[in-house]
Amino acid sequence: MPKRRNITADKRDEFRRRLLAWYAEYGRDLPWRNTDDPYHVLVSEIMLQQTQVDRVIPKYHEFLEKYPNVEQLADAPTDEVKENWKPLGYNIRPVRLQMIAREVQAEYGGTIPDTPEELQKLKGIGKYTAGAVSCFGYRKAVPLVDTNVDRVLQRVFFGKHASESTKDEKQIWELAAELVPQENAYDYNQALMDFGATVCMARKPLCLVCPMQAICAAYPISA
DNA sequence: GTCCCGAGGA
DNA sequence: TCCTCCGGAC
Repeated sequence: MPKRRNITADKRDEFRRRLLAWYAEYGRDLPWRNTDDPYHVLVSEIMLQQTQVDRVIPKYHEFLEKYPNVEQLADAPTDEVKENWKPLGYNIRPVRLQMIAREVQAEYGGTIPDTPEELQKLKGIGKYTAGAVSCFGYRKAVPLVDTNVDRVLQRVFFGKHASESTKDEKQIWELAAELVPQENAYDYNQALMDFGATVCMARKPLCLVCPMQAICAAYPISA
């Protein structure tokens, strides 16, 4: 028997409402990337895999200046692409990113796929990145779960702490799917990650000023 | 589960 | 020093 989660529609609505209200007032809403171009989103999301935003931003602009579109990235020498990736780390990522560009050229006529299912067929794009490109690059109302979203949902809905988080991945994705609004999924997903990064942090969450206090199953973690 | 990989903070 | 960071492949 699956464990009953007992999460009411009311709580989901309240969560969305509070999150978007918080985002409207405090969200960073960084216009640092051009989300009208899925290629730009793809590059940034690959860079963001296990790498902090602040460290990605300068490299992202530099990289796009050298490789402004899928075709030019696909045609570039791989060694040069790897060199231009430094010092971001996880250096298999530039190789895979270029392989993706080449496959998009060869198999998709130069257009990056817009659904998570198609995107995940490309090596280097997992469940999170597929959702991110689909949502942020094509404005699709799809769920996405990264380390921030995972932590926030675990805490608010399951009352767990970060250290016990990595399990129940399937449950979290299901919950994330239930929560995504059809209307402004872009803002919602952006808000959710930003909230996890700036309020509901892994180590010392700002429970004292958190807008989720009244509905969070883990409150208070810290005071 | 393990490895990849580097900067910054506690 | 250890932990974390808008993960993914094996």
